[in-house]
Amino acid sequence: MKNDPFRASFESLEEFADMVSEVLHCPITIEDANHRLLAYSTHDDRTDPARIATIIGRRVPEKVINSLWKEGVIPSLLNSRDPIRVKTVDEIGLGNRVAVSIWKNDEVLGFIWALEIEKTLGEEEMDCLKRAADATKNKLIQLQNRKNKKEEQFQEFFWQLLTSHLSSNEEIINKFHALQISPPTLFGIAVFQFTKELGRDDEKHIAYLLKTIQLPKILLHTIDHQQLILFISLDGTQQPVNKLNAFCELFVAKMKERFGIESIVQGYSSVYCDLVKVEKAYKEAGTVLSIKRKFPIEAKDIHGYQSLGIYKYIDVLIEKAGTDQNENYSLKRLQEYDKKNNTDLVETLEVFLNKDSNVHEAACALNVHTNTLNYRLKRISEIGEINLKDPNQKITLYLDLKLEKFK
Amino acid sequence: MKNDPFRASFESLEEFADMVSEVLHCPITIEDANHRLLAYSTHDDRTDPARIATIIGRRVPEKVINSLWKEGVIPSLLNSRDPIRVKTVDEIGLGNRVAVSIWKNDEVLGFIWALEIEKTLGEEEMDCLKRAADATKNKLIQLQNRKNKKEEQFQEFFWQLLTSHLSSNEEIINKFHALQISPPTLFGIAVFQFTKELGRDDEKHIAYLLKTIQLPKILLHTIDHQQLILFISLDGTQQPVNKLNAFCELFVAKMKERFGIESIVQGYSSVYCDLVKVEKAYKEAGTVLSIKRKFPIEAKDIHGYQSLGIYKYIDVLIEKAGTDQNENYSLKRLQEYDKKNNTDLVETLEVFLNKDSNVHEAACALNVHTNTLNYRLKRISEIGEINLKDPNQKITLYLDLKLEKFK
DNA sequence: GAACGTTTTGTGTAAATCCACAAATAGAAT
DNA sequence: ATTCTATTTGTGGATTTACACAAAACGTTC
Repeated sequence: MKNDPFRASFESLEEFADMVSEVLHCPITIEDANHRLLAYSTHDDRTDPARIATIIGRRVPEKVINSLWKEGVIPSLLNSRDPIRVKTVDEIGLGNRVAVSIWKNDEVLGFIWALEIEKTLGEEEMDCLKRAADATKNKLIQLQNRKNKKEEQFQEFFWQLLTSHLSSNEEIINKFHALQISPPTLFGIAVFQFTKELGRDDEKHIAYLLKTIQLPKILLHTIDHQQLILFISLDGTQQPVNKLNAFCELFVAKMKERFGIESIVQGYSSVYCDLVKVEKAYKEAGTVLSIKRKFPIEAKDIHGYQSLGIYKYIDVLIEKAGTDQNENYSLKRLQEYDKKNNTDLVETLEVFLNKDSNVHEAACALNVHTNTLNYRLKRISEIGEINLKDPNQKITLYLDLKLEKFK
Repeated sequence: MKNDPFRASFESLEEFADMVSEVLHCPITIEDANHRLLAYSTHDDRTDPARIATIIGRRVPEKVINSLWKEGVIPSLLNSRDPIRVKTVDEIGLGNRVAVSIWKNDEVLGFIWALEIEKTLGEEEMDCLKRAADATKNKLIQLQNRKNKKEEQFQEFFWQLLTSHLSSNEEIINKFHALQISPPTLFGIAVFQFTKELGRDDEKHIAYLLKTIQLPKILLHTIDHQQLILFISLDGTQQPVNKLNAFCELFVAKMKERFGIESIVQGYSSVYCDLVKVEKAYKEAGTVLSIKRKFPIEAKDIHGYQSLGIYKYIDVLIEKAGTDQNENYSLKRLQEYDKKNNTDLVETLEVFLNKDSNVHEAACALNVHTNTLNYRLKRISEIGEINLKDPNQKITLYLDLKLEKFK
């Protein structure tokens, strides 16, 4: 075995990257397990767009990560200690390169990338890269320790926010600065409910995903039994609520796609500026989850506290309806008619209302001709003595229909 | 003065009617103050459709009464003790005739009608008719006294119903029969709130109107301070609620038109079969009135408990919204935008929702082009992050808009 | 099986909606 | 005054609605 150039100690990861670059005659990039840039070689100025974007953004761009997952590159790196060759993917500006993962026992700490510009690495050089990966291990462990300590501080701070332990806005902002996070001017809290207690592996998966999804920015996150709680900055977003919603759906989709974790129930709060309202926001997300538990079908596609809509009021409505015990006359009449004549007027009405009074859509949903639906609606308004152009009446019917389901 | 044939005493009003008929050589009809048939001559079989209908129905048909009011005939009869000539009104089958009112002091007790078929009454015969009217006075006073006693029994029974003094359905039905009213299988309670304490004159006006409006049937009525309370039978009506509503509006319109009594606030209950529920119905009508007091503009056109719609729930909603103190994010954003840019997005949204999402109507109401409204709606959904096709979101906005008005 | 009422589907038309695009207007910032 | 942006209004065209009327299908009753 020839002399190993990486045995020598080195001051910084940058220095080490340059050294590897010189030995292999190609640009080198070192990332942590979450694809954040740790170091890159500078002596060689040949590069490709993906690498430039990585260096500029201090992280691998999300679309590049997505592509590498789809191509199976990252799964392979997570499974094998040997270098892997990645072929050019033009759409994302990724040139030919070789990658190797950095291991500590059974855990991947990071990756080394070597760009194959103008030359291709031979077997010996691949082996050399593998040894380089081994040599960075200790350095990465140190980094991780430092990060873990910081992570603990984050955790503590987040729980202080969630329990309103910090009462003044100023105090909170100072703490943010102390942790070197710029405090958001607009934020939301999201909670994801898993089907089982979250273990160390899940935590890593989650952390990985949160780090690689680049927008919106997850400033803080923590895990509480079966729940993942996120503190999300929405600064600079045009439509914060929509953004938040899109993120939550994306997160759930990726968890399933990448790690096969299913049945995650999601809920997120209103959007706030006032940092004192973190606890309120946290409770709102909890409310969403609890309503989803009660009304799994109806609230299936509702994730945000904003969009809870009438369900926000449903408990008091149920209570009120219970004490007054007044049935809706129109519904009663329709139900009687349905029973007597074997028709589906009540169901028709409900679908029609669910579809926002759109005859076309409702007819499709019911698998009937639009004229049929129109005929039924005419009958409904006759029998139930309903004016289907009066929003107040329609809303009442909508509410009473929903209420009836949960009696 | 020549000998007065009406001085002689007579057994019954029928006998008297025949006598007058023979003297004047024309058919005679005698009515009470509420246009109920008291007697009619039978010796002369010439007649007209209006008279036939009156005799068949034991009362003057409603449309004939309406016509006589419009023509000013009834007002004149109520003002003057002299006979009045009425010209043919073909549409309602009314031939030429002469009428005179029957007086006791300053009060009209009834009317005598003489049909002018093939002949016209001369001055002397007109005078004769006037004397005939005077001669019926005592007979009518007796009738009235008997009726007053019955009226008192009705009053007592009605209040027993209103206060749930009678607890079993059977007991109530027996009482109905005892008072010679056939118990309704479907009924409602209506309450009319006047602006002042109701005096004897008002009572008479009301009684008159109730007796002359023929459908639906007012089985019982009573007056309580500023309120008129009605027990209305809805038997045999296809659309009881709509019928009830139409009646209430008609009553208020007629009170204004005929007696100049304005600002009546109306409220009516749900429709019930169970006679034990009269008190509940009475309370419902009261609830409508109290909500109209709180929301005079919004609930202006709502009279029925059924159609209260969301206002039925508004108190608990206000309470809930108060304790939670969560503003609607979308509305907040829109309000901010309105303030900043001097626009009317919130108002636009409200009108749009009030008009049941009908672009055309809403645009008219706002006095803008439909395209303008469409543009605004697009902006509204962008700025408020609202999906205007989601009924749940729209309902929430509607509710929150209404709630905001009463904070 | 004939007669009946109710429901469903098809046809046609005037009106309304949705959309994109262009022009005119108004207000604010520079 | 000019530029810029947001708003309002106009035009046109494909789609959808509302409504009326006719024909077909279905279930019930006799």
